[in-house]
Amino acid sequence: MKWFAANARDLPWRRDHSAYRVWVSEIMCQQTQVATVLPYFERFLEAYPTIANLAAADEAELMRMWEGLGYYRRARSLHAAAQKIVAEHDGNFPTSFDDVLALPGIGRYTAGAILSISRNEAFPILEGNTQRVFSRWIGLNVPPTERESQARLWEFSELMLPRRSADDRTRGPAGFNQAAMELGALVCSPRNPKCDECPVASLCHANLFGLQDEIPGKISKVQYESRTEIAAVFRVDDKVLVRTLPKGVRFAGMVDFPREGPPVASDLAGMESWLAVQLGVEVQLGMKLKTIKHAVTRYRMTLQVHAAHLGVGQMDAGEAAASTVASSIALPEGWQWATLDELEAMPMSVTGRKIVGLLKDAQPSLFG
DNA sequence: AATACGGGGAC
DNA sequence: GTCCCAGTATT
Repeated sequence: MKWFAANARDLPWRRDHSAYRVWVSEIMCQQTQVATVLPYFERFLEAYPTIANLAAADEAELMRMWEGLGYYRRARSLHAAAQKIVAEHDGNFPTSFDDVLALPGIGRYTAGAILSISRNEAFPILEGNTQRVFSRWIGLNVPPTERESQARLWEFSELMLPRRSADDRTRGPAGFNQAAMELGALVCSPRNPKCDECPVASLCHANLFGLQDEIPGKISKVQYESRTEIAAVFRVDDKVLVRTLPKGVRFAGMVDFPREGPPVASDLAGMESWLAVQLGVEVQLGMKLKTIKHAVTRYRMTLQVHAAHLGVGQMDAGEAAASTVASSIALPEGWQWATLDELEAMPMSVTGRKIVGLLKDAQPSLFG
């Protein structure tokens, strides 16, 4: 049985499997397809070639690097973990399982993955791919997310793990764990698995009994939620009004246009009231610039992007008047006027970035 | 045990 | 539209 034959892709963290590189790759790959990660990984390692570089990274620059990958807590945890490694491990990635597990953003899967892939040590793994591969292999007819299934799958993952000398990476734990995941990604796919190409087809319960479509059972039970939000674009001279989100909230440390949904802004009037409170002046929402549809995690968002104007009647009062009002406002903590060029260097949500793109092409006359 | 995570790809 | 992705932290 040649597991390692499934280990076919040329991935950058295989060419050089230092613990740091494998760690970064594993964090990026959490809930993210490998192909999506590749360009981010190369850029990231170029910007932060060592753990010390990462620990010393500017937080905003780090978030900008992560922009578009989603699950942004991963980036904050990565940063915090790098600082912890510098403080507690002299800048060297820890080698004991417990020390690795104690790092923020690292759970049982990631700790095992890093130590097995980087050091070829015999730690089992279990993630999306191997849950499916092993479930089919052993004919587990209980959904893999159940507590009992998890226990059996971890047990099987450990049972199958080859114990080889540490210099035999291809046939050792490093090769096996990566091959098992790759088998799930390329062959043992959720739908229409390619059993005729599978190296373990002759041993696989699901294949032998034709249960590929029943195993694993449906995992998804997400309730999608439609949500409409309003974004306000104040554009005065060559600048727009944005805010940096504070710690502890969604998009913490990232920059966004003023944006709210229900219950704060259930309609344009609600948004105007909220903005007026924030800025201490009357606000009028004007022309709708764009409707952005954005599906993310369990949300199906419709974002109404409106031009916005400071002060009553300023829509028709001309640019000089708007500029005067803008400069008289005491902005709340975290809010600022920024040019579109300046925004290029700041971390934004995907929808925020789309609004920037919109404004680059927009006619300034839309903003009076 | 259930939920949040505010991104994206494949079908 | 739906499901899933080299999961973890929080409640």
